[in-house]
Amino acid sequence: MNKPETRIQKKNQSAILAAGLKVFSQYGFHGSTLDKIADEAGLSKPNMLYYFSSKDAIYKALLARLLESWLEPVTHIDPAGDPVEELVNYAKLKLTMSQHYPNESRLFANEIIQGAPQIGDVLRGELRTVIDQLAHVIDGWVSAGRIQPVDPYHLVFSIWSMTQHYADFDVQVRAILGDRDPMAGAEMHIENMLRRMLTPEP
Amino acid sequence: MNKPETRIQKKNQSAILAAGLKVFSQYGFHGSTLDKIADEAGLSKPNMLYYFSSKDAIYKALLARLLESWLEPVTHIDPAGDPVEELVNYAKLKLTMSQHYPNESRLFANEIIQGAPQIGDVLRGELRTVIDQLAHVIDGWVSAGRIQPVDPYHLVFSIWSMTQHYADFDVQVRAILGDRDPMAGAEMHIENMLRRMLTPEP
DNA sequence: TTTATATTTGACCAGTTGGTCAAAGTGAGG
DNA sequence: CCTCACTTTGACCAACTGGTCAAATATAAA
Repeated sequence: MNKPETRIQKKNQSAILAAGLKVFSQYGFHGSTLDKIADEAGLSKPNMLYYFSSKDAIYKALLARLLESWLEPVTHIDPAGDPVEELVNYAKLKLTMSQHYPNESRLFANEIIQGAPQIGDVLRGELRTVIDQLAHVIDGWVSAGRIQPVDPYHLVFSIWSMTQHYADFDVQVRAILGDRDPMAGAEMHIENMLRRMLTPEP
Repeated sequence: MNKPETRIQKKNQSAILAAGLKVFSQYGFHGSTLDKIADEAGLSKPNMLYYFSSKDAIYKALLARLLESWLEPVTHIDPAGDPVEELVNYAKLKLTMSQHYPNESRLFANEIIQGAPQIGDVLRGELRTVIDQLAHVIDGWVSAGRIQPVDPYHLVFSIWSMTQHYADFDVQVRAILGDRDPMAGAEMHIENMLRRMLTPEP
């Protein structure tokens, strides 16, 4: 089925995806041009189109790769683990991703803000399924009195929003914090927030 | 200095701004076209350019108007009031703004994600000043033991992110919640989160 | 070396976009 | 009714954009 990829194919495809990520995440889909991406990838435009048939194809390939790494960590939350630690760890992982892969986060944010024209169906399908399952786990923890009462869906939203904020709104964060490092305080704050929110009262 | 505006000028300028807001917030600056905006405003393209000299001018006018309504509520936080209530009320106000003016929120988000090319200086100037003052007030509350210890800057970030999330990521929120109304649960969750975070322990 | 295949490129194109301009139309005060 | 400033428009343009294509070049296997 899959034709064997040559060395050159591998190199160029990953160069194009890296360039596409950089450009798309900064300028959005419409603001990005094939010339800019090709230049960033170190290829001529026709040569780039030899590997990806269109601008859309590059964008879709990026989103597909992104969605995988987006959904995967959620499934690692262990229903049998300590609830507060599981959720705090998930939040910390998301924050680390915002720190190390801010362009991925911005690419995703751009897509969602503009109405998710490409991945709307995935959101309403896979994503919803995964989050429904997680919500069920969290509800179980609440029922067992292992965390304070909480709406599981909005809890997830608040974890996503607080962590992704540091990637998507990086410019604003840095404008306000000046020289101070955002991530140091961010991790402590978010952990604090979740612990005080969730830890059952004695 | 200011020439008196005619009835027609008022009507057309506000029509253009309304149309620009709608289009820019959905497609981003680059993805928006003058034709689309003019069409939405019910004017011909040259006629629209008679009132705003360029695409950039419309965008800048929108951002200027937006920044005002963005900064103003922060200054309403009363250092003499009850700390928890003041902060909870601010968060509720931001959430209400996300609910009633989602396009403004998305316009702002688009601008920030793309590196704030137009309003970077305002962020590092006015915004930072205002937030520095707020941070000072919050620090005072912490010192007085009226709220639990908290990093004031990251507290503000978390309020912004959690509330704006419901406007900027509306599509994702609705994809997950399905028919359920987002805002009902959102307000209660955010209020809960802040109260548990801030209310001093007895 | 030969050969078949994979890769790269310059020239090109049609559609779109932001913006211009001269000319025509409109409205309110005299 | 007249006038003069304000408003509106159709025709137009240069720059840019996504994408094509035939020809040239590099590569790997035989």
